[in-house]
Amino acid sequence: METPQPLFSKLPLFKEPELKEALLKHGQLLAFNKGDVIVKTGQYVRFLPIVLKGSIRVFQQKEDREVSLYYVRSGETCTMSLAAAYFNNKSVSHGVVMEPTEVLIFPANFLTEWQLQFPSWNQYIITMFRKRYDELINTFEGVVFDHINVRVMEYLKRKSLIEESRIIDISHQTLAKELGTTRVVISRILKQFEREKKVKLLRGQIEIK
Amino acid sequence: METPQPLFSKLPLFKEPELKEALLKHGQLLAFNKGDVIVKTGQYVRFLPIVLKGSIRVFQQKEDREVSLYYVRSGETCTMSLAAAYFNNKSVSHGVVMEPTEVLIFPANFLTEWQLQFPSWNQYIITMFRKRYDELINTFEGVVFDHINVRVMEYLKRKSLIEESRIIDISHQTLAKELGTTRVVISRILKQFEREKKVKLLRGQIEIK
DNA sequence: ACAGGACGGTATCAAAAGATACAAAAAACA
DNA sequence: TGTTTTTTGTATCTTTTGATACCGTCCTGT
Repeated sequence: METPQPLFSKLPLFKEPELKEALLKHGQLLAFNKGDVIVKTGQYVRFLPIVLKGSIRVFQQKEDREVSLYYVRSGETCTMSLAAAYFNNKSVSHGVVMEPTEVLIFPANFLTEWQLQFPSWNQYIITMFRKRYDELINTFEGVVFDHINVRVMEYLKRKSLIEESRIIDISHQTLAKELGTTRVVISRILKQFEREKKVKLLRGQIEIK
Repeated sequence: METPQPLFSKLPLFKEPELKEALLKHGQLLAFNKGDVIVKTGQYVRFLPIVLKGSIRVFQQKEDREVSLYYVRSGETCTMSLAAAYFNNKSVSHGVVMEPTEVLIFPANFLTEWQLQFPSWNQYIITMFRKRYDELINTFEGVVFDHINVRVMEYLKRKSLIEESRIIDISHQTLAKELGTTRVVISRILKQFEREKKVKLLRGQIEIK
């Protein structure tokens, strides 16, 4: 591994030199492209990924439907993989790369070892879990209590905030797969929003008004 | 605190004597009765509970609808409270006692301190998180992809397995609140199941055939 | 320029879920 | 015992969501 310093600039949580050493020694830097599959539902998780650049979409699938759980971004790891690896369980989700992405992977069996050795590793794992946990509960609430139109609007508004733009680049199909429904439903709802002057629809884009 | 030994027999994960000492010193043993509210949505979480006996139902509420997230049982703690306390956020769920329950509570500000001091405390927190996380993802999948009748049957079968009985003691109303729907919907589905000879309905009980 | 694919609009139909209302039976309680 | 509450059954109606199908437009690669 050639570039240790830039690597850890993305991982400020890791304090102990020994932990950095262990990561460099047992880890491997991999580059993925859009569409590459990191983990499939039903697979055992032998390696844990830490994303350095880019993002991984973690989602669930049933027949031809999908729903996003979360995105793993720079500095983050995939809690679903974590949970699966701890239990030595199979993955319950898919992980697919969304853009050119660099990942540091390391063997899952170091998990418990590092957990006992390095406080900052612990801190990192717990931070990841509580972040995802919070997100998940939030989404869960929406799915249980809200109608899809509400969830669509909330999705758009959140996305708009994050990207600091009133225009969101997303197709109806992709939006459907984010929220766990079908394209026709999304198109119908968006058209209704447009009639109500809440959005303006363009090809591949949605403008919030 | 008078009975330290029986207390820690419920918490085999806690290894360090100093951790046990700290728990005894800063913790407080409380007894609750059915219906007592441990935490409300919107409240800040200042104390974390570890259940010693009994159980706490953690659920979300919107208007007159509810959905269960999980039950905190002997030896366990409430991850939702944990996540809230870490972030210094308000609780996003309710926690209500379901039966006579004994709880060890301690100030939330010891969380990070103990996390740095005691490996077994870390182990405990992470174990709790990944357990709940797994459960939550599972339930989430059901809510997104499955129709309620499927979820009802799965609930009944799981409950039947856990309680090692073909007869499940639950009212339609309670079942509705477990799954996040309404009583009428549950009654309708159960009646259909009965017509299909899948269950037998009794007052307050459902027998799986 | 052309073919094929992605994208979006829309109509029709069916199923699922929810809202509301009323009634009967059983249980709890006083 | 009489009253109240809980539990369940059921009918009706509406809304939401999903499934399917068809078409036109735009984009992309060759």
